[in-house]
Amino acid sequence: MARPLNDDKRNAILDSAMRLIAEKGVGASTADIAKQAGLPTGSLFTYFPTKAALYNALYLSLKVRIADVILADLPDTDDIERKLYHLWSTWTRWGTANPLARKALAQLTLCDLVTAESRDAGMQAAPPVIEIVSQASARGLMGKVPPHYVGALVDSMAGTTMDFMLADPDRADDISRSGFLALRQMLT
Amino acid sequence: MARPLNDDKRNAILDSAMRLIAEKGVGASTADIAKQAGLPTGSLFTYFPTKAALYNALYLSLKVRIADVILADLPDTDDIERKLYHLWSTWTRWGTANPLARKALAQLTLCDLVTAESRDAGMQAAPPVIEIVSQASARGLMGKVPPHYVGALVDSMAGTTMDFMLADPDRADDISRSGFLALRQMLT
Amino acid sequence: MARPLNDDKRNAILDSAMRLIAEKGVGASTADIAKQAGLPTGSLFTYFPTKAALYNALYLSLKVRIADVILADLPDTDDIERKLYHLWSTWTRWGTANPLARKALAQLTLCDLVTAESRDAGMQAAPPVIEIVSQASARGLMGKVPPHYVGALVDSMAGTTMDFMLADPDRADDISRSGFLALRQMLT
Amino acid sequence: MARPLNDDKRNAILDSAMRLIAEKGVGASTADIAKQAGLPTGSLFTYFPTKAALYNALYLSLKVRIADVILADLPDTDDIERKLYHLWSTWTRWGTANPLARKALAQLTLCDLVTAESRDAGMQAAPPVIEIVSQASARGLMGKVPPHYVGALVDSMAGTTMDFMLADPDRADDISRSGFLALRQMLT
DNA sequence: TATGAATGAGGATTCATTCAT
DNA sequence: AATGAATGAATCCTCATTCAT
Repeated sequence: MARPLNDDKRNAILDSAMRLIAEKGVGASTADIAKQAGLPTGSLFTYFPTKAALYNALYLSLKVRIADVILADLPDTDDIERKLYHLWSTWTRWGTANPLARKALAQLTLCDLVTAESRDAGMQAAPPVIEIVSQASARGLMGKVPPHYVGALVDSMAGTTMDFMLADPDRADDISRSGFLALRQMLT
Repeated sequence: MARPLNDDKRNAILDSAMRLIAEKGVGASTADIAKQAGLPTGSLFTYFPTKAALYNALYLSLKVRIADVILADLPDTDDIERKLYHLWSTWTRWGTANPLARKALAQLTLCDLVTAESRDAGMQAAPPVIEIVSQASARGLMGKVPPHYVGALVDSMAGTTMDFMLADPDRADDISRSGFLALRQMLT
Repeated sequence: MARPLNDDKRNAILDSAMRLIAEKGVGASTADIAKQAGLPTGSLFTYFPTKAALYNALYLSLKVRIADVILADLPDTDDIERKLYHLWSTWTRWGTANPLARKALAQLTLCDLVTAESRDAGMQAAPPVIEIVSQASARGLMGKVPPHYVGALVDSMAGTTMDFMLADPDRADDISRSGFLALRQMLT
Repeated sequence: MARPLNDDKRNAILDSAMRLIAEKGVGASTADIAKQAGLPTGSLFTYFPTKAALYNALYLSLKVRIADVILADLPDTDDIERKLYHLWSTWTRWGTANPLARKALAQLTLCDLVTAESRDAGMQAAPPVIEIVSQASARGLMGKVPPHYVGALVDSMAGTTMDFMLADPDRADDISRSGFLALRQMLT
């Protein structure tokens, strides 16, 4: 019986890819990714058949990871604004704590090796988030706007906010709070 | 007394780079860029000393072009909301009319060949836009938030809106209008 | 467990480089060097990370090879003149038997890709030779002159002698003998 | 009537070529040579039809310059040793005063763009020098050795000596004197 | 004559992927 | 499965020389 693929190695590759893509963009070489993962060049291809497969897997794993973080510890309440606040603050805090993940995801989002299927699959992780946003905007003007578009607006606002937080860590909290104000105004 | 540098060729290179970057990302090859511009490989380098120089020049030219479009025909009025609306509608219409420019700029924004200097210089073109946004938000909650951050939020919202408009051209106008609602709510 | 680096290939590259440098100078192209070694372009770089690394390795290997040849079969005697003669005749004979090595070394010596470290390391091979020269000159006027300088003089005389031997193979032996006379006079 | 070629410009090109060849080797580019001479790229080719022509001209001019320096102020005397000493000290002093010329000449001597004709022509400048060397060696063991070979030996010894003088300027005079001792011993 | 843009083959080096070990 | 050498097309950039201005 063949030995099963080793999850640690697979994860090491994903992690290394994330780092290098964040640093150097999608042009990072498979050899470098493998080396930084502490593995030989060839091993990368026993875990991912092609570079594109690796990039797609990483894209998805980052998307899922973000959604998981946001939804964990979501307060079980009817107070939708509290939920929205939790979502926003967890999200933006996560972004500043994981700048490499954020940068890598930004690169992958623009990379044409990442297929439409992966992008769709990435969306699968988002519904609970979109749901919260929808609820928050239900009574406002945004209530009549397609939820995906509103979700995308929120996503891009979060991205911008995290970039500003990273650029000025001392005021990160202020910036996040300002972003929340903007978000609430927009949705209400 | 020798042949002068030819602006048409220079522009052809910039245009070709824009197209190929939009299509294939920043990994587009200088040889392809030159060929698509109808020039021999070497000529690219008589107009731009390095690929990085070309990318920086393109980044700047796109930034300036956008600002110019937005500010052209700006209504001369005290009605700040009218100004804001003009800004938004011109901007998003430009984006859908020039999808290659938009995509290329998105790629360049994430490309580390584009220097901090270029990004700063790109900001130089933005102030009038930021000024309008600031005026529009002066009386609202966003009035106390750093204008650059608010400007960046608006920028990212415009980007997202243009992407949605492009993805669904039949409803482009609706989407743009929804975006404006969101923008106005956020700023007011 | 993978294929080990192949010494034959490495040597083929060094040998090919030697030939081409001797023929065309240090401007010889890595592609040509690889091709003449019977290898694909890329393989050169699996054996030497850069052209400079190849040149440095070749420089050293030639330096060591010369010293080895000179010192092999050195008569084990107290007769210093016999030793000196052995040194000179082996050296000059080697030069005429290996004109490509000689020419390549001459080119590499002037090539700035060859680092000071390599030149120093090349010196490491020389001491036994210098030692013999020093002993031979101990009682003469050259006894008070820095051994490295005397060694360099001898080196350049050997080079010139080999060039003349190669240019006029019929009188090669005569020329070598004349050179030895000059050498002995100089040192004594 | 066409304007005559301008000697200043021609010399500026030769001078610039000397400098760049000394620094970077014979791979120096014609564009760089022209630029450093303060001239446009194309001008180099109005003064020299090809890069090879420039290199040959430079080679010859350096050869002639050295011979001129050596022979200038040659003491008019029958004392052959005094003449030899003058030759040696002028030569080696010139070398340390003109390191770029020396280095460039060393590079050109090994460069295959420099034709056999140029090398022969370079020899034309040497006879008076060889003559002095011949006279100095007439009564010694070197008297029976072909003068060109002896001349070449002396040339290479001078080269080595100048290199050591340049490497250790504080002891330049000592080194030159030691070289003269070696030379005299060898020839006598 | 003076100028410097134009040219495209050639240069060193990288890379995704394969496959011998 | 693990390893890392093997491959050769592709990458960015340079260059001697020409020629339009």
